[in-house]
Amino acid sequence: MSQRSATRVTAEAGGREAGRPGANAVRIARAFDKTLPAMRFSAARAGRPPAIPRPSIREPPTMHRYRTHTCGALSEADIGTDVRLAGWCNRIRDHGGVLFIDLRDHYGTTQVVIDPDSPAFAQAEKLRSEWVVRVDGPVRRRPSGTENADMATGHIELYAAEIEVLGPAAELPMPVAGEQDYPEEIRLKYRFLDLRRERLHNNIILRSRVIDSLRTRMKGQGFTEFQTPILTASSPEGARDYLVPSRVHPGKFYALPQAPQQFKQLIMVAGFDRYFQIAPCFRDEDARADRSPGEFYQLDIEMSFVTQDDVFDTVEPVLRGIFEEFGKGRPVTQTFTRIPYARSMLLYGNDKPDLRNPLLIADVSEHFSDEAVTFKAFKTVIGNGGVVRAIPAPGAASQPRSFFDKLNDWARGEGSAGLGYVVLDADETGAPVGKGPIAKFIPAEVLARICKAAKVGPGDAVFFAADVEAKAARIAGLARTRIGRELKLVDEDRFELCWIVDFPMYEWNEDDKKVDFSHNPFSMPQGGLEALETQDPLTINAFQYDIVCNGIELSSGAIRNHRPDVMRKAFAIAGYDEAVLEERFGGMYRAFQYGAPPHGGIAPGVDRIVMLLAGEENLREIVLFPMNQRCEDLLMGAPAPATPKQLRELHLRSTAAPAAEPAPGTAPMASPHGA
RNA sequence: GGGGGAGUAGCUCAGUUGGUUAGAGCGCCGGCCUGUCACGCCGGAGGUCGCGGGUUCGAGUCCCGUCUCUCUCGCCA
Repeated sequence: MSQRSATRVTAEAGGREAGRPGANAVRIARAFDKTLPAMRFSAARAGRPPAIPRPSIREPPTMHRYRTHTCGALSEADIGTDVRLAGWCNRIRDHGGVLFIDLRDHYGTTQVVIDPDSPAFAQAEKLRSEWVVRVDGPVRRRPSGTENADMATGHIELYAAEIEVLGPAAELPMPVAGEQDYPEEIRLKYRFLDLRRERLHNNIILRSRVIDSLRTRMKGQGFTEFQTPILTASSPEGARDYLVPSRVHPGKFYALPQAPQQFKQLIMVAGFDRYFQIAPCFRDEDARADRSPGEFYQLDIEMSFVTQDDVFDTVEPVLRGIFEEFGKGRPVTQTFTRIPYARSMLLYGNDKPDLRNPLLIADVSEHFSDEAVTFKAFKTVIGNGGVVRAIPAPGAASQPRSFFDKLNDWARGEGSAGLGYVVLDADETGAPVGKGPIAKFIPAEVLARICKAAKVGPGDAVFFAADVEAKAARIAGLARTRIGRELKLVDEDRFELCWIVDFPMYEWNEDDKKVDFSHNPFSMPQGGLEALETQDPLTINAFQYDIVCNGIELSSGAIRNHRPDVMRKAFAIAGYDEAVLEERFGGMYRAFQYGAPPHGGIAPGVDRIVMLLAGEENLREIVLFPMNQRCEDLLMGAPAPATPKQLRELHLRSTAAPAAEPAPGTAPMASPHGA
């Protein structure tokens, strides 16, 4: 399609929009919206002083069809005026003679009161939870002693003179008012009800404000937001792709982008200098609590003519600012620590350390190799090339035996041989004395050195994980997390951010017996071409970095390899020749031959940032319309079978067995499209 | 694909060594109630105990299979 005809189609679409019935009402509503302050839902209960909107029109000459104020807007200043509210019946309290309705909308809640003198009384008695109504009447001061200090509008109430039902509601599968938990299946199927509930509603608003703030902060640093294609080419590396069959090209497929990685690098080659995007990413991988199935969003960033430090200096204030702005006063790391990957694996047992946990793992292999130590189990491990890692447990000497047994059982469940441990007491000189199953194998002099390495002393305990390095580090890391939590050493109410730097460029692939890229093949190796030509590949680090907050990996990034010659060498080391480079990354590889600037970037996960800020443990709590763990949209009924006609047009035939009848209660609701 | 947990009323849950008619709270329906704000009081309807099979005189309960939800490992450049 030509540029010109595309423009014309868009213009026509706009024309239809404007001429459509109801467009006038939309315009009126929009005009009215301008009188509504952008106010958070139930700001008072969210811990902030409520901003009471002051409508500019006190007594409109003609009343708006639906409302003159929002349900969070009225205050004592409005007493005596006639107003019109519209909203949902949140709670109804029927006292026979007098009846109260908490009328709720996005902005707040206002108590409506009706008594038998009102012409609306009969109508009011018919109302039920979640009916949408319009209520007219005078604003009254609540009788003395009946004010509600917990409500922003608690000093006034609306006396209902007239009630119009705008949208009746059937009996609810789950109530909106109240805090009770409901099963995921119901919550997802009736997401529109769940989203009315205060907590989720607030989370979604938080998400929107976080994204707004991210945009403002990025633009403030001179970045420009660009859109990149959704229908694109499959990327050979990384996760499984979502494929979209082409109608025009039989047997060919588009892929949804796992990230706009190659596009953002092409944008740098195109000379735009500073790119960002709140970018949708699609990966066909199984879900986790902190990993949405199918799709998620990244704050995708790329910059030209930068070093690693420049990227850090750019991203740090954005993330620190976001956590400070929305963190409800919780302290935020001011200068992000930079921890080399190898050091992180040693001290924290993983590459995403939770720095709120003060415990540090220590390598004590040399002390257990000491001739004076007679503990054969660890000596055998070390003899076979393994290591022993010590995890301190400060103050744990007073813990009951079950504390140690439980940790040991848990470690066995994690696939380790178990955790050795020593409980530390003091002799008369104050020197540490070991107790516990393996203490008798460790002479006092060696124990003193171990205590020094693990930074423990009398009154503490120390656990040991012995295995090949990777496994010992992993178990030690998990034990560190567990011990920190059980001994209540972790200060939950803070945001601890750090950079993990110096990731290895390559790793040994044991299955294929070859050297592989360990992260991103586009990353620049530290030392450049010279390092690739002279060093053992497994000792080369990349300009590859992660940012971690409270033990959650927020983002990966890198300074890119923009030199075709370096790229050819880097790929050759991993066993790929130039043809592979051409075939898999052709667009980008070609671009780099025509003057590519040095560039680098990063892509913090928006969903995870919002999750941390909202204090939620699950991404479904901060996404408007999430899918369940099996990647189904229970509200819209996706995925769904295609019609034979659709499949024919796409040149597809399914090999799947015909779908069984859906189980009772799981069938999607009738499609609204016919309405 | 593997492992753990769960599945009893619309919802949250209880249900004893296998034993009479499977209960409670919330919600729903009806009645009473003029100042509540989780209003209160009285009454009522509502159940294939996820599904299938087995053991037993008798199964919500024990066994086997299966489905679903959830957490997790694999996977996630």
